[in-house]
Amino acid sequence: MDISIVAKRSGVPASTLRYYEEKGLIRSVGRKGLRRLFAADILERLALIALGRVAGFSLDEISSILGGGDNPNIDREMLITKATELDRTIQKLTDMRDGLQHAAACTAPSHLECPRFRRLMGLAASGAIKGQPSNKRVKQSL
Amino acid sequence: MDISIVAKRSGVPASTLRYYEEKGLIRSVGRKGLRRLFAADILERLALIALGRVAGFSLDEISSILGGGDNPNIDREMLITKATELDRTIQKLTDMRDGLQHAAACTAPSHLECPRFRRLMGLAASGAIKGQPSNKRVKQSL
DNA sequence: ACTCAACCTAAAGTTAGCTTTAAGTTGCAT
DNA sequence: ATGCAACTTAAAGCTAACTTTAGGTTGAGT
Repeated sequence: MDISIVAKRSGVPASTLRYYEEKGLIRSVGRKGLRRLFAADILERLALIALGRVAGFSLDEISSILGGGDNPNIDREMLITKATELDRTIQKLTDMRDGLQHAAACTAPSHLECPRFRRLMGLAASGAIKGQPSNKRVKQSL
Repeated sequence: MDISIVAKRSGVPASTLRYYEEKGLIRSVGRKGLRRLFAADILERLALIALGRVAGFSLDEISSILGGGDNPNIDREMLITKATELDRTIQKLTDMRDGLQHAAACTAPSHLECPRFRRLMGLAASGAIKGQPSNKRVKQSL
């Protein structure tokens, strides 16, 4: 497949595909003149990459997870770790959402006088609800 | 208060305080020689800013929300909007978390053979679970 | 054969939110 | 009066994940 076909089918721009290849996330199987040719399974690979991105992995993490070969063989423990991490994020965002909803409905003359809003401020300021600090090294598999 | 005092009490680095002032997010009330002096209410302002950041607002958004004056007067409708946005993000992350948990427990020989995992891949690839900005955050560098 | 849209590469630019650096100034303790 | 830690500014640097640009090449349709 030509790069434009891959771009069209995957929704990933050609420039990004070239960038991913340069980073080692994907590979092309040959050239037709200068032009890259991709195998059909590139689409699956791109879907995996998209999944990883949505789950909160960096491209470098995804790269080490998927490895260079054809058989991804994803570490299950890492999935658990990521799920747990996501869970923490969800809790925080939920707190935040509830706090915002309350603040919107609150009858206090100013938000600064609403105890709940103030509590939220305090939490944010103290870093207690600061998002996922995931910088965990993902194990190099394969 | 001296900038170092504000930094210590708020947890916000002096460099960031200067940056915030430059952006118009906060103001100092005067100078002692070259050195900035901050009023006591700066701490409350910083807490509000922290709250906004955690809620997923950009600094520019926070700036226009809080305004230049002393009385924040936060728009309640905007809080609702943001809460709704957060809610969508939460839904997506929840789907993601459940999918990851399943994939971790799944007995299929390869993840690529697990229908649920594949569904997740498809969703991610189609952009159906691409998050709004609040999901996005990077702190800690180096 | 000729045209040209689509491809190619390398490098620079983008965005956000800061941090770091370099060079200079100064309040305060001794 | 002196030393120096802590402040000051402007500008450059950093990270991630791309995108854009500039200049060059080419496969394929007419």
